[in-house]
Amino acid sequence: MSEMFRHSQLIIQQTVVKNKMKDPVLIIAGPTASGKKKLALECADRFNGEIVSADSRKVYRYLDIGTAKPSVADRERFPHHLIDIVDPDQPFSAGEWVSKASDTVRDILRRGKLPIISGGTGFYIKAFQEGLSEEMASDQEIRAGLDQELAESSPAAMHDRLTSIDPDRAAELAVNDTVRIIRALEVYYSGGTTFTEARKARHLDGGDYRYLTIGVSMPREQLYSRINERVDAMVDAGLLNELKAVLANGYSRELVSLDTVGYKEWFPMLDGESDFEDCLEAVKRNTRRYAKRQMTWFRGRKGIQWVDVSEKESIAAFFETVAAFPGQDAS
RNA sequence: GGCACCCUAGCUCAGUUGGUAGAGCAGUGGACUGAAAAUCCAUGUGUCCCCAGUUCAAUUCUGGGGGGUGCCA
Repeated sequence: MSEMFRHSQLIIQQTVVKNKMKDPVLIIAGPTASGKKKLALECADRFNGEIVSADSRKVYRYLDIGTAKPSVADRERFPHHLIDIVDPDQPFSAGEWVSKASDTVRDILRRGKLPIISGGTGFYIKAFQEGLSEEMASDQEIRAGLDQELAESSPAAMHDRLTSIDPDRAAELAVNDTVRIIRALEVYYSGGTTFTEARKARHLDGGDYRYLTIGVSMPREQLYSRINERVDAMVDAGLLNELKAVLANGYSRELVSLDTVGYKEWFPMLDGESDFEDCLEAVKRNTRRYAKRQMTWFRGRKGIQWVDVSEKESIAAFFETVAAFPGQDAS
């Protein structure tokens, strides 16, 4: 018993030493339009940082206005990473983001700067910090085949099939959650192990760092009116022309990159089945819903320190917290 | 001014042959292991415009008032 105690004491000591040596990574997360960008830029300025975008849509080239990418001026002033890294018709994944972000963060640290991961794709950030199973890489061909089978049968049929292959995973999934059902089948057909088994495998993550995770928030009503205003501003800035140009360059509406709030809502108008006002309203509504889902995600995550950007004191406290964070490194 | 119709959930409306009510949309909560701005799950109490009358009982019937829409002047 006492030996076990001594042993665990040793582990704690080792952990402390290890923690002291760990490099710091600042994470700024939060719903769309909450003002992450502004805080990230200010942190880059004050704490000698570089920004790593954690955003599943800003990775695509040509989708600039609708994804609210940072301005050219801001990007020239401070390095921004993982923006414009693939064409709209190239498949992209959380795993790819994690490995690129991992390299990027290591590189920023090597240059003696503070990595600032800023973005609204909670899944990417979680995958970076906690990892993804290595044996579950995606297989586009198998997935396409399964999509085809789904189209020819039904969600229930696919769910039944998963039940016979991997009953545990099937039990976790709603019959209509076809994206995840197909994903679980894809893992099985491409690697031979079930999703449940593969999930236990070794993990691919961003690296072993000391994190300061900041959640950006503001009162719901305020966020919603900011969203509405921002959508209007995007339209004024030429959102429709951007979409039309992307389509004119041959990128299909079916692409994941265009299955994006701010773009997909205009298709009915382009087909003459809906009018401008209705589509505009749909963009606003879907952006609000997206923000709500993001809030649900981040609310459920442990270890987030929240800043209410509608309160000056809260913002001041935020900068104090960040200022104290990299400083611990030297001790 | 006259006639007709309407007033029920944030919005559009259904309904109760009198026993205090329900859809769609919006909203809200939740889940999330390589499509994640995706995908999925759950969730409907509101002076039934106001006042009075009839009635054991009125959102429902009657009368009056208020508001709206249309037509005629």
